[in-house]
Amino acid sequence: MRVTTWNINSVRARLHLLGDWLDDRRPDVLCLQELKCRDEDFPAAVFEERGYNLAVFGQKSYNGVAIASLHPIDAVVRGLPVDDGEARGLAATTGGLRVVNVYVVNGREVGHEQYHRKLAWLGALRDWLDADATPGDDLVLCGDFNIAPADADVHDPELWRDRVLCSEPERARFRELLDWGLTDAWRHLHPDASGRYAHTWWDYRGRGFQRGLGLRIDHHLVTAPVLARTRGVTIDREARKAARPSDHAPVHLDLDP
Amino acid sequence: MRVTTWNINSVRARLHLLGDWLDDRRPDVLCLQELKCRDEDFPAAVFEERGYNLAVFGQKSYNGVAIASLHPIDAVVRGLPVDDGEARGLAATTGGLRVVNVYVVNGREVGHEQYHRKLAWLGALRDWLDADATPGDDLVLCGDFNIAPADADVHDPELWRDRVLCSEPERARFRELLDWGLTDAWRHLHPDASGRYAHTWWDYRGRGFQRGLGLRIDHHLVTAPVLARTRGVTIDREARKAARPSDHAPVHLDLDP
DNA sequence: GACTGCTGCG
DNA sequence: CGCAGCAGTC
Repeated sequence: MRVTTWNINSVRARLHLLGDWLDDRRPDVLCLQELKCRDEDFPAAVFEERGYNLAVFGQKSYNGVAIASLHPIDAVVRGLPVDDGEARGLAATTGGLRVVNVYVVNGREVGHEQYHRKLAWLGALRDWLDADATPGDDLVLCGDFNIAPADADVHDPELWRDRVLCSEPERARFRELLDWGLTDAWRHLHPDASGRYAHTWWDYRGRGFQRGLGLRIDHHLVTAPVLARTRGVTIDREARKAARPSDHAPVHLDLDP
Repeated sequence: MRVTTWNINSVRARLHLLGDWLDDRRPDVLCLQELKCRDEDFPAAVFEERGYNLAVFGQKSYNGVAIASLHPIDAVVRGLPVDDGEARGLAATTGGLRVVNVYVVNGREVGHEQYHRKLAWLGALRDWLDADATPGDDLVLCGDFNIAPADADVHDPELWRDRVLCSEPERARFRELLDWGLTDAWRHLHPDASGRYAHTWWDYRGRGFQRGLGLRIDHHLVTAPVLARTRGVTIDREARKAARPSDHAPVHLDLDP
């Protein structure tokens, strides 16, 4: 059972590689962020031809999240944790899991109005978990959190110190999610890892990927029952090496059975 | 000896097919129109790697003409027939031929200011020939004339009657070029041809190529000494079938020896 | 640097 | 429909 998260940075601009990628990685459940298209413009065929069911929560130009699953999809919730006109949160039950897919507000820069909105959004997400789930559920909260949880997740912690994606208030909000009853699956399995193989996002500018200038900001946060089934978490760097890639790598969570 | 004309509709947007196309068609002389780039942005490497010499007369965004030749290039003239800031005319001597490459003003619609400019431009081209060449020269005037010379060059003459590209004043200017001492090489060899295999341009809109809704507006006008050497003229429809093609097909003039 | 939408052009 | 360029986002 594979649950993959991928900030695809425009699902339509990635069609040249999506079909082959699906055929090769074959996730049971795929959580996409930054669709950058409305529901009616989502390229459903590439998924449906491969047997995927879909829950799409799109938006013109920005944001947009989707869950594709080889299993039936039920109990879809759109617009979590707040319904503010931005398509950033989508939950669904599929393959025996409660899957919560988020594209967290970027925040722009520390102190910016968007930064405060980011902190509030993360607080609302914690509240939503309190209201709509329990830590005993088979639940995976995954997506692009736009937070590198610790210095080990950053190529140059001094350079990034107190900057957006790395600031202490953001990290505190992230820890509050964990405190609810979740574990950062990749970090759990790789407690001492750092460096380029520990990153999931690299800026397009300045050939950041080739130079290893990345951050780990895409995560699977799992409840204890899911952690007990976790066999591995893999950062799919090959997808970042493709022609015209997303700036994010997919991350695969593999569970048994 | 092959002299090819091709309105490439952005030379940079056609790089995905240009290299293979050059390797396969191997024109001695290639006249390009609608480069849509400045001289410094022209992708010279794809030509130079294949042994071509270049004369480039570019312009930002619109227009732009170039001559690429496997033979040495001499006596380059840029900005013919008028130097009005638009890069539409380029002449060079190469492979024993005087090659005049033009991208004639489109004209927008009959009666428009641009239409009158088109007629004046064609008159100036005739004057330029008078001043700078003689009908006894080994001369090829080729390019995108934005004129279908006769009804046989139009998929639906009644639909196009008196519209820009087909209007009588434009056709009269075209005949004045022939009267100087030139022959429409393709028409000379195919006096009765019409229909989709006689067209060189198809509108992107409405899938015009697939539906055979085209016009013959790209021509080789040759002097008598060149006509005597003309073995064939071929409309390269295969290039129009490629992925992300130009809206124009290349046209090959093959001379002996 | 690579997306989006937008306008101008043919 | 598919180029160009531009402004806005990350």
